[in-house]
Amino acid sequence: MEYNFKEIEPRRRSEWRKHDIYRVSVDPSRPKYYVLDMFPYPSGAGLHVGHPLGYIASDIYTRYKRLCGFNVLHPMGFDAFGLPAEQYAIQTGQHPATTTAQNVARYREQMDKIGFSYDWSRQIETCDPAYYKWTQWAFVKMFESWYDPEAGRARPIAELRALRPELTEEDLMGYRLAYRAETMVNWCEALGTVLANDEVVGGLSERGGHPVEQRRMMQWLLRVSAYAERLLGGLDGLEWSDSLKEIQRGWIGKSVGAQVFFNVAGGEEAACNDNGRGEAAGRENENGRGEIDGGEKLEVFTTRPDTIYGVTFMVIAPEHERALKLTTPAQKAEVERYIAATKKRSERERIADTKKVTGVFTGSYAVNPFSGTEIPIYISDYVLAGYGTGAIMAVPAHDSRDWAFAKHFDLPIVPVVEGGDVAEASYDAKSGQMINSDLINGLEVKDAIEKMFDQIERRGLGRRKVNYRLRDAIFSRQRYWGEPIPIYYKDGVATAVPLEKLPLELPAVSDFSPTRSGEPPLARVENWTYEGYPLETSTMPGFAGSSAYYIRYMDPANDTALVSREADDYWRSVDLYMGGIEHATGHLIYSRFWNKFLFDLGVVAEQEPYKKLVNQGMIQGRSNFVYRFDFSAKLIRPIIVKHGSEYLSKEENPDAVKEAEADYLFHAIKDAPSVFFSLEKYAGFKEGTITKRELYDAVMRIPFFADLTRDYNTDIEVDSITLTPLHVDISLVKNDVLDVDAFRAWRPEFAGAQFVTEENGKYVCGWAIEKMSKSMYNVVNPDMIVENYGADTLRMYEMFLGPLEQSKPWDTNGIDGVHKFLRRFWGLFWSDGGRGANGVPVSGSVQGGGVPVSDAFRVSDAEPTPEELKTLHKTIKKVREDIENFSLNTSVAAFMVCLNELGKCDKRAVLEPLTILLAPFAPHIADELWSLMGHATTIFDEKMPEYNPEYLVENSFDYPVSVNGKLRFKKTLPLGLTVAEIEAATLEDENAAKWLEGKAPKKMIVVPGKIVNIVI
RNA sequence: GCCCGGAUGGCGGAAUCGGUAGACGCGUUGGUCUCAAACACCAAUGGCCGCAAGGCUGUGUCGGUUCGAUCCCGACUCCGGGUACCA
Repeated sequence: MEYNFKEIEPRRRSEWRKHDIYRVSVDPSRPKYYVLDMFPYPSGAGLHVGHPLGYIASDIYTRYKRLCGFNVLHPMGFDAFGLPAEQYAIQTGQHPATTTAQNVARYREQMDKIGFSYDWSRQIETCDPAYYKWTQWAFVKMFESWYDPEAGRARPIAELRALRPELTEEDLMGYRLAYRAETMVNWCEALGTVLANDEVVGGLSERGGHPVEQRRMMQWLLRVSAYAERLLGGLDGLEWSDSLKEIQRGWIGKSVGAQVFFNVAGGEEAACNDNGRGEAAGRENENGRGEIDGGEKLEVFTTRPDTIYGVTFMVIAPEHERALKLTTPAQKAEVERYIAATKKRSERERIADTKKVTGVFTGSYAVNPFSGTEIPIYISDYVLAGYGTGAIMAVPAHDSRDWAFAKHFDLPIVPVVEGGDVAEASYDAKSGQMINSDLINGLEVKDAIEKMFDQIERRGLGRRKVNYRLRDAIFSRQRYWGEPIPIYYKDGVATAVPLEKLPLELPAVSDFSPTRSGEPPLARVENWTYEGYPLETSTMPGFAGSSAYYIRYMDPANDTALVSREADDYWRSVDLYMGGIEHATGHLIYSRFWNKFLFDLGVVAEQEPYKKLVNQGMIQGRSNFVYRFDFSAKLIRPIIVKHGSEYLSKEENPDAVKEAEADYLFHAIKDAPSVFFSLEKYAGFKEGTITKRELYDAVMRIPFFADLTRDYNTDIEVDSITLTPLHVDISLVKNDVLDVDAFRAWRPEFAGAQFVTEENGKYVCGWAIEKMSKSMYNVVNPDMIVENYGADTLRMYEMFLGPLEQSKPWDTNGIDGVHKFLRRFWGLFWSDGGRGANGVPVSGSVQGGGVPVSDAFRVSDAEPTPEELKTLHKTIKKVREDIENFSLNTSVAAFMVCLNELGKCDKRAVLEPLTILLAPFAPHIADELWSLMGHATTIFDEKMPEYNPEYLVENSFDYPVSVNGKLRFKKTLPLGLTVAEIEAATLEDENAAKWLEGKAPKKMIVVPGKIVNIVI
């Protein structure tokens, strides 16, 4: 009987459904285990082969844990609010709810086909009002809480009100964990919304790659920074990869230093009295006039107080609130010009030329509190307003950025730590002896830092302070398709919608674009009010719905609480969280924050939501593209660069390119065959060879092209010629060559297009290995694999591809090997070896789960041989260890080895445990065979076999014998010999005599059970 | 720039308390079956020399420690990820 997966798999799945075998409930009599997958955003492209990688691994682990006796919670849901659905809605007018529901249905169907063991009765969708009620509830709770640093936890705002009755509503906003403030935000014009820091990558929006600029706007924020220390400390106890923890530590960015106040001094020439801007005038300070809240002092943050004697100037950020106040009339015009110019520069431009030094002198001076020297105050955008105090004490001798600034403005550079030559470069290292530093001369840097901390505090110049890079999360999005923020404005005062009125449902609209005045779509909704007062019109960001979803799975239908005490006490937190590393600085920070807040409220029992976390790698796709352009201008010359790092010009004139002037080439992708273009005006080059690396370097030197190498999939303009990259569906490309006719049928709008990269009359596609996405037309759909090979093969093949954590391109080479394994395994159970085609008739006899069985099915009750038992138990040991370590590729290999060693074996005592062992990986075939073996209940109610070490005992060992470290021969000896016996036996061997050539060995190393080494 | 990780056959990858490098699979070659092809099965397969026995060489490069190094140490090259004026 053949292995007919097309019949077996649907049958098994319908059995599972019928008996509802994946439903779980609280059961204190059994140990619990919680396995969670990061839930997907249901995109229109459907599931691709990359999605299931993590799902399969976690499913294997879930089934394994279940077979080991755990009550395993393994739920799934959908992160259903989001930008793509809304963008699609703007284009088509289709309501996001409609498309989202369609996509969810499609995802469900695809997931079911792979045979996951989710308890679908717990499915959640973030856009469901019954779900987002609790997202809104948590937000209101945050709004009504403040962080008490003394207690180290969140407390109700009412307590603060009682504690400090003098605080106004406005003051309280400065304490609330969810608060509204005017801040600099990442504004994305193309998307019409603000974005959180983790949604901006290199100055472009993560979604869509649109430019992002800095803007000052009134926004809702979450005071994540209040939890910085706890978020940092909590990492220590987690079973996460070190790299992931490092990323989070870096993102939190703790630095220990001191805040120091510098007096602002007026020189004689600081004629600030003239215009009344007295703050900058030191004279006033001396006279004791006009003291407003330390206004004459400039506060800085430093981690290097030891270098304070080396401070030769100060720099404040252009956005610093006192930038203009510190400016003397003489400098006013210049300063204003500089500030205006900085404002105009986008984040991206600032990143692009960080090397360029810019700045302007304010005209005023500060006084070094230790040396008493007067030092100039500058404004420059290398100082960030958002970090520390927005002002620094500059130590050019020991900070490379200050050094560059000092060089540019010809400011003095005074070394205070022995080490480098400060004329050449700054000496940034934190070691060496202090010099030119009065109090601390001769001390080591470390001691000097400590002493200065003390001195600063003793003299009242400032105090120790810890700073974090982690910023508060901007929580408003000027979009429609998200959770409404449950806030209304009662006479202008932000007030929370009462908890019992939640959910505040998202109203239905028909127009999803921003209003003409740039307001979010909800501003267009009539009666978007609460008790007559206007409601907030922005909605929550994507991370809101995913922050506490794992809690909701524990008790998804609860209408009176986020989670019941009972459910939370039992399920507690996620034992295994599986997902991509791309969430390291977004979701995984916010979710931990959210959870800690709920912990402070007493809603959840655990401080950390995800105990163990495994990052599965990304399965990438290969995307193909051609460039469409107009030849008529004759400005562009296509050049194909071959794998072997030579290049060839494909035009008539092969001398067209010169090695040294490969500058104006565009490197489309890193891996060959790459596509380059050269301008006619750079023709006259001589033919030659150039390495890809050299070409790449050359291209990178030109900023214009450097950008393109990142975003090759945007239009390229070269001397007013526009090249448009067209991504090509994978099915239209064979061996890098585009099937033009098929392409034209597929994209009729480009029927007449000309393409670059023509070779022998064929259009050669460039390609890149990247994330699978609909827009790249490189999505490989798992349905096809399931159709052709079955779900079990897909599952095992994805695991077999390589280490789980590693990213790898999708490649179906090798899938046959895995499929063959399953067929052979199936064959063990049939008298015809599973061939079927050879004509074994199928009779009508029925066994087990009502499956028609061929007479050829047979499992014998004979006693297994010691070899068979050894193979079985070796495999049990290996597979169990591998699953625990998530080394699933090697466990698949172990199954193959097992089968190779067993050869033909039809003994129940071997096949039954082996089938259970395989069940987590290939649930359909395993459960089918289980049923065929006469069991009425599912294999997943069985116990995982345990290995018996007795079967693995060896009594002899094939010793590798090396001479001077080189393996020369092997000698089989019984185990249990003493070292002396092994030595003697080895030396007796004729091979030993040959290598010794009559000499006595100098030394012998014997490691019993491992190796023998003879040293001559 | 800084921080972290990595580099093993034609390919994906095994093996790291320092002890037989290349498990398993793919691919390739040869064979069996077949009228033929496909499937399936059997065998070989790091490179070099050799009819063979066998030898030499081999885990990015150079050096070190060791009886013995893919593994430890030092220097370097390349690749990947994180972060980027964070004071």
